[in-house]
Amino acid sequence: MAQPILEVRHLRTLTALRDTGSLSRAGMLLNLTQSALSHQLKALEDHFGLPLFTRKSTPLQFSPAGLRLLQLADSVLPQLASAQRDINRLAQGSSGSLRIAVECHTCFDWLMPAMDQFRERWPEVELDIVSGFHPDPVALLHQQRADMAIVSAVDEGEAVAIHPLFEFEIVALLANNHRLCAQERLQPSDFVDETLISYAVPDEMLDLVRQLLAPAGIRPARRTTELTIALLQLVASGRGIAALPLWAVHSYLQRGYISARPIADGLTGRLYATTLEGPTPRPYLADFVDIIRASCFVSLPDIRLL
Amino acid sequence: MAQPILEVRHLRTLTALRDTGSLSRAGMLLNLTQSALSHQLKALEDHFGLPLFTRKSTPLQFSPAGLRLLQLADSVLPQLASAQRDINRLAQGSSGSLRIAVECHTCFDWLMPAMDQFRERWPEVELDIVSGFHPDPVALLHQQRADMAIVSAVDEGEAVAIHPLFEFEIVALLANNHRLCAQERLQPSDFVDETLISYAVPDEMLDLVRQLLAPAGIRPARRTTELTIALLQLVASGRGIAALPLWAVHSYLQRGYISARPIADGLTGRLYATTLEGPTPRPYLADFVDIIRASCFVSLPDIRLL
DNA sequence: CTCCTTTATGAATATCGCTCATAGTAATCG
DNA sequence: CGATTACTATGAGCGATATTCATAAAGGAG
Repeated sequence: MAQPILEVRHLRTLTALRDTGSLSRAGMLLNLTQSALSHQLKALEDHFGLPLFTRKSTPLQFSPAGLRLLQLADSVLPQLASAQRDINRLAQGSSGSLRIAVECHTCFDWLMPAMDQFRERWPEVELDIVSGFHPDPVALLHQQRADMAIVSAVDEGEAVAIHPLFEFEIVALLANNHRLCAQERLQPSDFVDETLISYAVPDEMLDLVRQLLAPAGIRPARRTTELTIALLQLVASGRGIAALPLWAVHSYLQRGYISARPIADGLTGRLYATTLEGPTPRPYLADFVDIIRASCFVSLPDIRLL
Repeated sequence: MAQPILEVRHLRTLTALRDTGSLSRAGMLLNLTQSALSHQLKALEDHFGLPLFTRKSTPLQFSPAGLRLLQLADSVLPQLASAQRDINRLAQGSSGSLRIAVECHTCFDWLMPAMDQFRERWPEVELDIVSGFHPDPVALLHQQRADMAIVSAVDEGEAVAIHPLFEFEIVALLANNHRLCAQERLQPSDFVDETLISYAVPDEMLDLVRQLLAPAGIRPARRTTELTIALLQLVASGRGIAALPLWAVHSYLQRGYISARPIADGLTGRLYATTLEGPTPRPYLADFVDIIRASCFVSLPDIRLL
């Protein structure tokens, strides 16, 4: 009643605004432009005749009215989601399974929190990580051994649905006293006489090799390990160079444990979730993609949603 | 999350559907066409892949999924309304007053329940009925002695905002053994030798006189009283004819206390709420109009919303 | 069976939310 | 202090889609 201006979309915008701290970042989270949100909020403020938050200063400050609406959103949005899931359950009577195949080792950092959120929302869905190492996670989809594969590159023509997640910068990691630290950035040729420290995966699954070194015909020595912390220790002790996503090593860099340099004019890694495109598009799969995107965007520094 | 198909509008539709028992009546309540609701619900059902209610049979039956959504609506819509009102209060810091001037005596029947609902929602607004008899309630608006006037006709050119409420049939009321009961319907000429029993208001405020008798130059004897029940007693004891809204005497007719006949080819009364069109359109005024329309539509038989 | 009320459906319309392009505004830095 | 960068505001135009209109179909009541 009393003029039905308020819509679900407004509530979503407000929570995104709180989570991200700015209109433009909130827009990325919602897959909308900054302009859309600006218009949207202006309409609300015009309608109520008072400001919902103050734009100047990051993170922005909510006004009492804004806080009241946030409180509403925090109460309403979960109820809405919960009702939607109940209906979906009624519809396809079912539980189901979400077995996740991962190609990139660092992914566990963000996958765990996302899985926790998912478990809360879809308790009846059997949730698992397909264990062991798999050179081709997408193959697991077709073999019905996984329901979702997280990959960093997708072949055209694979008969799967692709859900882009996010992209990020991959940086070279050096010991603080490494001679290459003198350079502002590293070029492919700098890797010639170095040892490349990485996870135990085939060459072509490393973005650095696939995107830069292989095209340049450079094949540095490789040394592998399974744990991120072990990998960083090798780097710190001068055994070689590693290349990892910036977000994966952000905390180590801040503490000065090792040093980072951009590679070429910026090496960009991307991540995608892939699923079989079945006749019954199980709603919890799409939901999990949303959860990943949202939770990564707020917790991983410097990533850009795709 | 999980496809944001569900909107506030859908929840409103569902509650209206429950309150009215049919798509077409729900449409009237929401100021939408039956077609709109049909499309809207079909979209929902298509999306979820299951029916929300069964159309055959009145009143319609909700499915489990429909009931789940109704439960959601019952939880969410009040929260939404409450938040809106909180914001409005923050905006105009204020309480305010709603003094209602009434021209038509029968209006008290539905005004009281509507006022009760209003009091619950806007506890800080001072709510009153302007007491005493007022030949021109609209004048009270301009004199700042009332905030809303309920009238059955509005002069063009009055500088007030007009909020149409509903329309209804006015019927002639006769003693069960009255000679005119023999007729299927009453014509203006039938009133010539009769006594017209009514509330103590000027001729021109009675729809019967204004719309039919005065144009025909007929001025029957008048007898007045203040209470509806007293008026009906006079009719039942053969002292004359009355003309009242069908909804006002519905229960008496069902019990056979008196008889009713249509007048001419249907005498239609209409009711409007009028307010001053101020620079600050106080939101609780519009809300009260909504409350009136909704509560009357579900509680008064045979009325049509305007 | 017929009348009357209700619902369904497809096409046309109108609304309105979003994007695009661009300007304005702070804060940061050499 | 001008330059740069990041964020927000704004108006025009587009596109999606909710709604209406016109009409058919389907029950229920008498």
